[in-house]
Amino acid sequence: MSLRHAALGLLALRGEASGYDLLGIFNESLDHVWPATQSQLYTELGKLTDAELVRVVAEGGRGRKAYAVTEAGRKEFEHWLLEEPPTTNRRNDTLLRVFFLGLVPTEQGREFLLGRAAAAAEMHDRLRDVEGSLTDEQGPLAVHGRIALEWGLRYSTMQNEWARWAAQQLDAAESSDVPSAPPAP
Amino acid sequence: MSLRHAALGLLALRGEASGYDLLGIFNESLDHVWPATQSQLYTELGKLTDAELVRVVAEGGRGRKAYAVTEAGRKEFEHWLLEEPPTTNRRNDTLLRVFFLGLVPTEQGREFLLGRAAAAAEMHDRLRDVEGSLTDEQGPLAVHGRIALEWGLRYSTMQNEWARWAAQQLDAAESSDVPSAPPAP
DNA sequence: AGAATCATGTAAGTCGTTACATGATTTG
DNA sequence: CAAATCATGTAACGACTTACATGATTCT
Repeated sequence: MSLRHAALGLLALRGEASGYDLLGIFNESLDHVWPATQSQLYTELGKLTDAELVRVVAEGGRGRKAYAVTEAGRKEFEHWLLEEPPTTNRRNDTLLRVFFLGLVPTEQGREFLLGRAAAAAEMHDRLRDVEGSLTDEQGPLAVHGRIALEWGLRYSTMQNEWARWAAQQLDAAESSDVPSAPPAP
Repeated sequence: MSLRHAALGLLALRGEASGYDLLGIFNESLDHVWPATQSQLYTELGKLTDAELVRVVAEGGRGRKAYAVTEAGRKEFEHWLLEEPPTTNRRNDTLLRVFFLGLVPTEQGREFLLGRAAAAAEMHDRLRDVEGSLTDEQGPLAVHGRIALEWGLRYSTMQNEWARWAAQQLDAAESSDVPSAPPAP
């Protein structure tokens, strides 16, 4: 139920904004952290209005509606932010595949893991570029954006190192299973 | 759509199994990687049967049905395992909160981050315990289980270090923002 | 005038969760 | 015989995605 809280948070940051405005922020700043589709966002703003956590504060041309958080909305947001423990994401597509890697020849398992290492390295490079274009930014969002970015950098480094280590483990397990050529003395 | 592939993979490992059997494996071995509910699993087995990726190979007492993968199922599974790139999990509840941490006093932001560091440390300890009970295991599943476990260990270490680093960043940003007490000469 | 952008909404479908419902067999 | 375990299925609901549908305003 976090799209709801992301929307509340963005409205709290901005003071007021339309669904269209929020969608822009989601696509531009929150895409790596909590993506949202247009459909989902408009639906959620309707629900938030019904629940009186946000309120329409202005209507403009082209049917535009500007929303702002209510007192109840602010309270709900802060409760979520500080009181509710973040749920750890349990599903991991890569680890699920690792679990089944014994079903294919070692060489293919190695390729899979080295492919993951390469993908992590690529992700790291992309984030380094973002970092470069961020250094001259100022303000409080720069601090928190930088912290999130650092997470990505550390995560991709970890994933890269882990995947290369894991490929070695596969090789080690194979050579102990099938000692076709004994180690030189 | 990975529950489908997890089920195919488990059937490929086991040769044959009932929904009940698979559910046991999900709860016991796959819970940290790809949890599944009873409801979901039985529904999926029905769909897999319709799609002719699995087949009922035996019926036993208490309405038990034993499934096995078909040729098409095996093909679909291997395609998923080696050809389809794993989807990176984009939603991150913790990072979403970090994005909004400027909306509360620095002290509360610090507490949040140090709480995350503590949670990561606790996760690390739990995984170390699992590791201890795993060292005497043998076989190919031990290798791949160990690789997945290592991911968890590295992940929780990374998360812990990152959260403590981030808390320091908050402090640093605050002292440069509001220099109420200048540093001693 | 036509294209781009601003702006909102709904419908159909998948995946996942919680809860409901039922019954057979084994074990203490 | 009562409780635990084995075993399957369905219903309702929430979150998310893709696609459909529409129209106003601004820019070139």
